Amino acid sequence: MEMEYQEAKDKFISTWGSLGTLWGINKAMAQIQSLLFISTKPLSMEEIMKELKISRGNTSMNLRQLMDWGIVTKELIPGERKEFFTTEKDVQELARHIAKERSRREIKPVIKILKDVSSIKDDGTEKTKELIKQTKALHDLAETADAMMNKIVNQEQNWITKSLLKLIK
Amino acid sequence: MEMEYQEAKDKFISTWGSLGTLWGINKAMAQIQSLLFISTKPLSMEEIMKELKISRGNTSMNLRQLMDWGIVTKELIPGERKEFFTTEKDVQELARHIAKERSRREIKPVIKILKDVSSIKDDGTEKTKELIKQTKALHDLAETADAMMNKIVNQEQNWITKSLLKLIK
DNA sequence: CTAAACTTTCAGTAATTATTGAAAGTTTGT
DNA sequence: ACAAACTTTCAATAATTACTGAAAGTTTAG
Repeated sequence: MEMEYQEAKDKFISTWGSLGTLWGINKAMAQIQSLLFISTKPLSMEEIMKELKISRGNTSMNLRQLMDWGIVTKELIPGERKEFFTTEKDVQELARHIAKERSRREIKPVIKILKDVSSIKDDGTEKTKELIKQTKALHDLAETADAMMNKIVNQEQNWITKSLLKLIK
Repeated sequence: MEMEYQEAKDKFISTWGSLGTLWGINKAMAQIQSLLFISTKPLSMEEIMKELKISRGNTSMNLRQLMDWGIVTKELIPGERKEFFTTEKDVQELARHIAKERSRREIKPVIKILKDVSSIKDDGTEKTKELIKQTKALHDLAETADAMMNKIVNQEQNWITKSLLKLIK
């Protein structure tokens, strides 16, 4: 398949946008990030609005969320009154931020609840035993998965990823 | 904190249910799965509906989806006319199914598109070069992450998980 | 074959989530 | 201090997604 620049760009933005759900963010947020990710220079709110055909308010709110996630930053360009925005351009670094935030916002709280639930008093009934057993298993799995993800993604270089891959291939 | 069985059960089901989005399924689906996961016996549609206070139609549709995902199965109980349902009880096995399905349904198609986009003809312009470079980086990252996830989760025992954890600690 | 017991489908509706746009707020230059 | 240039907020609205329930479909027993 051969695509023109514009077609490829649109495809990338819409695909990455719809994938947003996979890493827990909404469409507009993901699309703004995509746009910045392939831009050769920082973009202003005006440019983002126009490019993605979304409102000023929407752009403002989603940019803020992206900054909260730590993957977009304000860039002040000397002589310009407007604010400009860039995203983390290094995929490894991007993955690190996303994994860290998801862990903090979603996974850790669930692990906490699993721990609480699996720690209820065993009253000897079969159903209580089952609840404890199953939530404990889930707790251990979630904790292991979370720890692995963070460790893997936190290496400065990706040497460990490469060596791990070899190990398990 | 000390909870009663019923409180702990409700908390588990609602927490796990709201976490559904994290692994790409909806609330009712996740709640049905949770209920089965801590049940000591197969449950009928009637029992699921009553327990979760959801309609017959909703229950039917979500059970089907869970079966499509391969994590819930029909259990025919001799002498009973009704159908009964159980979920995979082993967390390792559960994680395997979920990872496999997510990879197949969501990650693989995105990798394919990233590949297409990063393979457009380089017309020499800066913006085209940037699009190619960044989507290629994303493609490689996605492919590596997908491969790792599948490898890790596909081990019959979790010996490898344990040894990997040691390695990267 | 018929009826009872059960499951599935799907059009309508409800609930949730995202988006707009205009008013309010802020910052900067003169 | 004022006004221009810009950003943020948020109530109203739109779009999306999930849920209901009754009708249609299926299976089983007699």
